[in-house]
This record gives sequence, C-alpha cells and structure tokens, in this order.
Amino acid sequence: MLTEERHQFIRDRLAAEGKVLAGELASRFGVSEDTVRRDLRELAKAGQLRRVYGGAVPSAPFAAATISQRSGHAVEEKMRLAKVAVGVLASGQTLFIDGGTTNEAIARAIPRDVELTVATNSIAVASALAGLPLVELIVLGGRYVRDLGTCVGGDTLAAVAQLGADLFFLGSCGLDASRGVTAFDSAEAEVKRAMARNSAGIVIAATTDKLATAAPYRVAAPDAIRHLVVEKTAPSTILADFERLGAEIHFA
Amino acid sequence: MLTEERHQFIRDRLAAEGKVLAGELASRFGVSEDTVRRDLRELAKAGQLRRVYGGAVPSAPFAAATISQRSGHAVEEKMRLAKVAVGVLASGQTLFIDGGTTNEAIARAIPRDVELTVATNSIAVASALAGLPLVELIVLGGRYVRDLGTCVGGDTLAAVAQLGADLFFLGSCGLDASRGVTAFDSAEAEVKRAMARNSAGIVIAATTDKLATAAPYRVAAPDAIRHLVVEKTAPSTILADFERLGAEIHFA
DNA sequence: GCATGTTCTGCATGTTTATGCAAGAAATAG
DNA sequence: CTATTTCTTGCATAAACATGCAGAACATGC
Repeated sequence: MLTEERHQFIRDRLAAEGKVLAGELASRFGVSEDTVRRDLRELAKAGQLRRVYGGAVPSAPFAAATISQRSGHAVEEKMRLAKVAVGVLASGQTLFIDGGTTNEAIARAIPRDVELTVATNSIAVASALAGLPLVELIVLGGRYVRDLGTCVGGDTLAAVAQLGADLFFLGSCGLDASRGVTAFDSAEAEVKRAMARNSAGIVIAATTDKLATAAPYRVAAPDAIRHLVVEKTAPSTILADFERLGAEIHFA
Repeated sequence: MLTEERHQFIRDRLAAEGKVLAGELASRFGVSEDTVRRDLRELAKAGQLRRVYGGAVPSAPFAAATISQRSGHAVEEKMRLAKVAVGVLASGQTLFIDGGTTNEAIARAIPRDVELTVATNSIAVASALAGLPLVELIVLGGRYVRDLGTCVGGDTLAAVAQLGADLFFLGSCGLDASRGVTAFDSAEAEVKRAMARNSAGIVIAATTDKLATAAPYRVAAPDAIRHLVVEKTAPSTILADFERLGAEIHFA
C-alpha cells in the first residue's frame, strides 16, 4: 500500500462522505493510527482537508454542502448502484453524464482502463473524471447553478447540440412509468432534454425513493430508458412497468 | 527486454491501474530494482508519471499542486500571494480566472461576502467558487486538457467572446518584461489571449521562479499588466521594468 | 577479426523515508 | 473534576532510495 494510495483514498472518502475517522482508516489500510495521523497532517498542510478530533473533514465548503444531503446509508447504496451502472459501459463509447450525487458516484466508479469520451455539465463529475488518463473529457459550460452542481443555459445547450453520445447517464430526477423522466427546474430540464435527444440510449441509476415520483418538467418519455439500475428494495410493480416499456433492469 | 518495452509497460500499467510498484516491476521484468528506478526516474523527468516512495503514480493536474504543496513552502507562498491578490477585487466586479495552482489559491481566498461574477475555464477554480453563494459562476466549457486543468478549444473561445470582464487573473505562464506574458501551449495561449482581449485589466500573481521566464506563445504585451502580485524575494530590476510599463506592484 | 566507445545493468555504499512504538500532552465526555 | 480517548513528540528499525563503480552487451570504425 503506497502512501499516495492512502492519501487518494482519504481524499475520495472525504469527498464522498464528508468525514474520515482515524481509527477506521487505520484498520482499513492495515497500518497504525500514527501513520494515518501523519497522512492527515500532510494532507492538512497541503490544504486538502481540515483535521478534527478523531479524524478529518473537508476543507472546502463545497463538500460541506453535499454532506447535508447525504446520510451514511445513501452513500453505500449509491456506490453499489454506481458499480453496477458502470457495467453497461464499453470501451470506446461516448457518454453524456448529468449532475447529481449518484452520477458523481458513477463517474468515480469508472475503471481506469476504460477508454471513453465523456461530456458533462457537472463540476463534480468533471473533477472525478479529470484523474482518468484514458477519458477524453468535454466540459459543457454555462451558467453554474449551485443547487444542482451543474451548468445550464443557452451556452450549455449549444455545446450539447454539437455532440452525440452512445449513452446518457441521467440523474437527479423524478421517475414515473406513466409520465417518464421529469425535472424540477425548467433550465435543467432543457439541458437534460437536449442530452437525451442526442443520445442513443438513456441510463438511469436511481435509489428506491426516486421511483414513482414526478416533477413539473418533462425530460424524456418513459420508453426512452434503456438501462435502469435500481436497488433490490425497488417495488417490482414499478419495475415491471418500465421493463414492459423496453428498459433493461439491473439490480445493485 | 528493451528499455523502451519496460517504459511502455509502465505507462500502460499506470494508465490501467493508477500505480506501479518498483519491486513488482523488477520481478516482472526480471531486472533489478535499480533498473526499474532508473526507468521511473526517466519517465518522471519526461513528465509521464510522478514518483512516490515505493513506486509511481500518474502525473495528474493536481499532482503538480500536490508535489509543490508537499514541499510546504510553495503552498504557503501561494496562499500569501492569493491573500494579497484578492485585495485588488471589488464587490460587483466581473472576472475571468484562468487555470494554475496560484489562481486556484486565489479562488479559495476570495471572501464569502464579496459579490462577483466569475467566468473560468479551470475545473479546480470552478470547484472552489461553487461554495461561494454570492458568486455568479460561469463555467467556460470545452475540451479539457489534463496537464493544464483547464478547458480549451473553439467552444471555450466562443464562450469567452460573449463575455467582458473588469479583471483577468492570468496564471501559469512565463513572464518577461520584453516579451510580455507567454504560454507553453498553442490552444492554451489562444484562450488566454481571448480573455485578455475582453478584459479591462490583467492581474498576475507569480512566484519568483516564474519571473523572467518565457514560453513560445505570446499571450499579452508587457504593458497590458495592471496588477502584479509578487513575493518579497522578487528581483527589483524586473519589477522596475514592469512598473515602468504601467503595472502596479503588490508585495506578498 | 579486433579495438574502441557507448549504453545498459547490477552490486555495494551510504542516505533518506516511512512506519510503529512508547511516553507525555491535549482534548473530549461523563 | 476525572477518566478516557486522541494527539504529539522522539526514537528505533527496516525498507526504499541515490550514487559511484565495474562488468556485460552492443554498435561502430579500423
């Protein structure tokens, strides 16, 4: 286990969960707590985290905003969903990846040896993909919306219009077998629609609470979903509806 | 086994797995660890990887930051520069912020109570600003260049062309009183030029080692610099040149 | 063929770095 | 306030590292 690996793990973990515990890290790495503390000290010196009694928390307010939205349970679930979701990927494909914490988890779960072209309007997804050498990354700029963590607006739409993708990882939406995919915000919905239009297939990874919910703005028809990644706890009646409409169901 | 074969294998392995171990490579190649270390040294010198204790990891955009931060000195210097640099800001202004670790430090040093409109092509800067509620953030998308940590290309240029800013925080460049501001990459220089053209003033925060260096591509004339933030160790002769050309010098 | 110079490699050396342990200081919880 | 946990510091050890040197492999020129 390289020192650098531990540092990387700590960074990732902080971004994902908003905190790390010294003891927990020590047992996970198989090193003494002293070593972990040294790691934390170095990362703190580099400004990459802030040490607290018992462990460390992110230094940037960025991750702090996302922490509140995440309970410890949801993180594990999302990581499981993400691992399964990347299973639909194939090397050489072009992707749109939308915003949302689940999509961020998916981006982080993409293996290093897969060659992809990815266009995203999410800063968090872009950050995650910035570390993958084989991923050609296209950032879809525009007006950044803090609540969504993504860029929207005319510039974003124009950038999307120039691209075509094999798959579109659509996130943070309502999902309903009759109304299809829906979004809470008009501008957000516009961008998602553009991505959906320019993609050959839509992939949605959704925690159970997202199922059978609807929001005001329509993004895609229910039969546009090609892959649906869900937890085992998802109600089978809803899944049956989507399956009838042509979606392939993947259980995480 | 040719040296080049080993190098290629190391590159591939690094891309696929994100790390290599010196001992492991030695036994796989059937050579001594010394030879492997020599290989790693050469590849590191060529910028194709970053050596760490025990092996090597890919050279990432943050790797440069991490490695300079590791020394401890540079990061503190940059933070000092950043604190002074944000002093030229005024609430209500519109900014372009370029890439580079110094600009990232500046972005992180912006106080929470300043209202700004900021356009940036750097993912790291965007991440930093995502946490500031009073900052209207515009992400300049495009093709992401891993080595720079920024977006470049036609899309980026088009997005810049639509905007005008009061100040342009220009980063990661050569700086010379006769040749002006210069960049190492053609596409990078193009974006910087566009930002410079659409800004009322240029701000450069540079560590001493950046002064009196030049790169191939011209970005801006030496008299285009309005604010120059430097360390106290900066040679006064160079500063005098820039001051004569109209720059205001700020010491950190 | 032979000599020469270059490059690559492995070994021995001394140095640096990472790690764990122990003891005392500091922070937190009851 | 006291007990417990967590943290820092100094130190010892083993691993990883840089360096200098010598031999082997190789190409080049005579």
